[in-house]
Amino acid sequence: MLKITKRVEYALIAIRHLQENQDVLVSVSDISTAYGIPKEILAKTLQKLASSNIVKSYKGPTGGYKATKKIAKTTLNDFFEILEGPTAIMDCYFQDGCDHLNSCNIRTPINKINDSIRNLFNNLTLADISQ
Amino acid sequence: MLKITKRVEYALIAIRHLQENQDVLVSVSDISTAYGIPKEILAKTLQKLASSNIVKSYKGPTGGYKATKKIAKTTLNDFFEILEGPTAIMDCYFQDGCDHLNSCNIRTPINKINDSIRNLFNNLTLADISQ
DNA sequence: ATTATATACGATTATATTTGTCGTATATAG
DNA sequence: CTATATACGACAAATATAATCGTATATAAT
Ligand code: FES
Ligand code: FES
Repeated sequence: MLKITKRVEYALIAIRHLQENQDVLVSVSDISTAYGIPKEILAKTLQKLASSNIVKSYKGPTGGYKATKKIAKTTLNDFFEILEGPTAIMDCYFQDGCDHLNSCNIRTPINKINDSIRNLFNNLTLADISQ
Repeated sequence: MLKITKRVEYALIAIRHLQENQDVLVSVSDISTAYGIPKEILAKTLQKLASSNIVKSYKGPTGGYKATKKIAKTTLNDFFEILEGPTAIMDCYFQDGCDHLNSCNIRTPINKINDSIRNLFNNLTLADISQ
């Protein structure tokens, strides 16, 4: 439990690779072959990051991706939520209803744990974890 | 991603129920029917907690479980690890080898994120999240 | 002693989630 | 015009989680 997904893992790899190669445009294939990541998944992952301006995309031959200045300022929470949606250890944290309709006795603990995690991730940037 | 399991959820419910009924022995069936939790799963979950002395078990008819004083002092990290094993957002945090044999460029970030989470969970007790 | 009821524990099945693949459309450099 | 790149949705495979089943053991009550 409490695992990150491959998508997040691949996104981290890609971002770090782009940061280390800021002078050139890097294609999905480049990263895919360099790290042994399935091309299509990596493509879709980078598309999500591009739509949030974490990276910039360029179409056509000689096209590819570039790192943006926004990366360093992005919090872990934003990064995770762009890729995987709301950060929540249980769905009830964001949903209206509770999973134990009649007699839920864990709302408080669940919320406290979740608040702690979100607070942690909101105060850590991608720059922080790269050093 | 970053979800807790039902086992942990059930364990939290059970622990809080036991704490609110410290004067009596509570059986698995009692908790199971009160919160709509599958009996066998709850049973095995409580067995794990019992073997770590988080709760105390009593066999035979009129038997059941009781909360122990250890609960309040138990950290979230210990609680999670009793039920689900090592807290790690990626398996490579504890394993010897790395998932990207040749060219891993995310060891540092993965470790930093994981250290942060473990630090958070090591400094939060079950008592902290219950208030 | 016998019975009923509780915990203890391993093996198996069902379900849900995650991961990966496939097919098609669009943009653009050469 | 063509080759190569991103963009995007639908589907299939693989994996992890959740739940069930079967059996053993302890013990209170009769
Ligand atoms: S189960 Fe989340 S609030 Fe009740
Ligand atoms: S993938 Fe975890 S250290 Fe390389």
